Amino acid sequence: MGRAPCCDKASVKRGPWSPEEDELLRSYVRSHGTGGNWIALPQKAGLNRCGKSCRLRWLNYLRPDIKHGGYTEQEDRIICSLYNSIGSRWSIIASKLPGRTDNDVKNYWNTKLKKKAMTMHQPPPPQPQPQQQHYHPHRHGAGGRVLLVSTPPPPPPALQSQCVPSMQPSPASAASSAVTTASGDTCSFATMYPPSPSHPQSTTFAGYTSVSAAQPSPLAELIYRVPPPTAAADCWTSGVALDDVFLPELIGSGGDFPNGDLFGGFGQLLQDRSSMELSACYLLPNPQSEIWAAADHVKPAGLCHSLT
DNA sequence: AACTACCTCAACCGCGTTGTT
DNA sequence: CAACAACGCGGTTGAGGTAGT
Repeated sequence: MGRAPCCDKASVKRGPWSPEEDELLRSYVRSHGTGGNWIALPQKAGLNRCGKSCRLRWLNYLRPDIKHGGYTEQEDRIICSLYNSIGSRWSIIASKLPGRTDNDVKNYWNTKLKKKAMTMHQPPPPQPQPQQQHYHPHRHGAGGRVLLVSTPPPPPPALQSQCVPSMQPSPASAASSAVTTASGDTCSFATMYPPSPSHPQSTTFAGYTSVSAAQPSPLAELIYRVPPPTAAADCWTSGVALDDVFLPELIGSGGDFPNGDLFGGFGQLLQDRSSMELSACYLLPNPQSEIWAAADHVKPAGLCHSLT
């Protein structure tokens, strides 16, 4: 038994909005505001529409500061950076793009940006990796959770990914990237990336946390296989770091993570996210400002301590 | 010109969260 | 504290537009 509908769908108009309806809604909101009650608004405004529909129309289309289309490369980078880090939190991503709505960003990602990223990433032919085991499932616990413990493969030189070339594998960091919790959970980073040229103060991590499947997700694969830095493929190496667009709000006014709980602020934000497969950390010079975009019930001691 | 396939994006749907009583 | 109402969000759908044949 589902929830009761918010309005009588049989008696309200649905589908595309007419210019007259737009004008009714626009003029009503301009003169009265939304009144904090979208359900009551259509009746007051003389609209035969569901309140949710009015809200959506206003927020996604009629609001005066809305921009449509014409995404800049900078906006692309922000979307990619944030998507890589927090996944499909479109409202959060859109909040970093003035004039953009979550619906617009979501559509843009789904129809254009994702394809752009994927087409620039052609999976390499499978090659034996005798020195490294890239995906090493560990099964533990009663639930049979599978963890992917990864070490970075040598980056395929021919690959390009528009979203991730700023992420450069660092073998030195990968060696110590795995951590194990007291309960046996394992969390490891696939790669650690040096600072981008435009953001020398920031370092980027990307990696995996526990997932419930034996194979990495396509996006994890995309992030995982990263081209080495080359001048030709450097179009995204100036990718916007999260500390520019995101971190201040995440860490809030306090900004300090307690010692030994480096990801407290971000973990709280993401704690309800149960199926995120891909994780990314953006590290600042001050280790206390590290953030960890991950979830899925992994609590490696120290690093991912406060995620769930 | 006609048809088909593909793409875009506005709108809908349902669920989780938050606020109110 | 429970029940309810409304909001907000993310996933999905489908109509309309465009490109290709």
